[in-house]
Amino acid sequence: MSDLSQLSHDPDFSPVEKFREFLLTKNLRTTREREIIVDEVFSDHEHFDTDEIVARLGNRTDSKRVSRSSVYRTLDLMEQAGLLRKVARPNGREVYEHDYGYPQHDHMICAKCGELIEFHNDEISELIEKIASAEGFLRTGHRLEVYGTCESCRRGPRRKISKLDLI
Amino acid sequence: MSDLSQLSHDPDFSPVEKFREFLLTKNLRTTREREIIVDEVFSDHEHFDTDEIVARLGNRTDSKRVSRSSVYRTLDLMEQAGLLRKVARPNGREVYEHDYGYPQHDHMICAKCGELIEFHNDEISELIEKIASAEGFLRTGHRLEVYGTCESCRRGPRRKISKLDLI
DNA sequence: CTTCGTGCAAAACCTTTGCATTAAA
DNA sequence: TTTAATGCAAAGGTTTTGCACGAAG
Repeated sequence: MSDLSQLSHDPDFSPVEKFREFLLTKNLRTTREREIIVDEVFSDHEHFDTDEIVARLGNRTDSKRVSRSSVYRTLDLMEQAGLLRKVARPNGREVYEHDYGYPQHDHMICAKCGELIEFHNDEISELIEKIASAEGFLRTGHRLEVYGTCESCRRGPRRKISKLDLI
Repeated sequence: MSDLSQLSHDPDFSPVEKFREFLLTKNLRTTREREIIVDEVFSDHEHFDTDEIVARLGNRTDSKRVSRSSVYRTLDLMEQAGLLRKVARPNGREVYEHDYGYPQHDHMICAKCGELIEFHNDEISELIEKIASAEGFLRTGHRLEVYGTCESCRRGPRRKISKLDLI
């Protein structure tokens, strides 16, 4: 679900503030649950899926417990707000990453160990921009995944991630 | 835009023949159902998802009826055989396209009308190869999706495709 | 107060799988 | 004859939704 909202990536605002701003413009409410989720998501900079956030917030006994539904609904909103973007779906679950205040980059995905390796390259973006405009296409973003085998797996192959590993 | 649909398949082998060859090397069997599915999939050159093939083959009353399970299982094999590749997942379903005898290309996806626009660019592939090898990554393929608005939607916007439209 | 958001459970969806039957080789 | 593939129904796994209750504005 891609909302193409044009809110700016102003480094002066924290993710929470940026999200509040988004909610305001959409006439949505700033709730305790939404702030808990944004905090949790931005507490570190790893890739994550919905279930991981649910695991961290869904079983708490204090005032920070949030339901599974609210996590799904809020991650959706955060994507619309430009705070997150989906990067892959390696095991049947969407994987998100931070998109706010974070430079455009792409990923190499190792078929052996499943690792996501980030990389950044200006030439790619420029080339894509050039191709798009030549077709009359107004580019707002892109997603590039490079498939193959990472350096360490080429030497000593590890097992591929399977669904069983996720239990 | 370059029209890729005119480019030729490998003149030496039809998709069915190529699939037979694959099945042989894997010690799998060439069945009536598998040939029906390959024929159906290559009867035109559009993008498709599993459900469309099931819709075309699952309700027949003649000898060409094939079950849903077999369609899933065979599309999987066809992907392994190099006949198909997954290109996107715009509405929760994997979308396939022909990969056999068909040059590498990428896609622009219009956020307004949902259209997939194919394009081909050698510089992109070369650049990706260069970046990958610089990281010690052994590249076997890639997937590039460019998001934005297509030319016709920039002039007279159409509705975005939603799940409701698929009923 | 009014309306929106939450939490829960159930439903919706797509995909995979166990098993008895059928058919390649 | 041997073993793989099919078809069916049921299960799996993720995401969405209807509804009553609670909370934000």
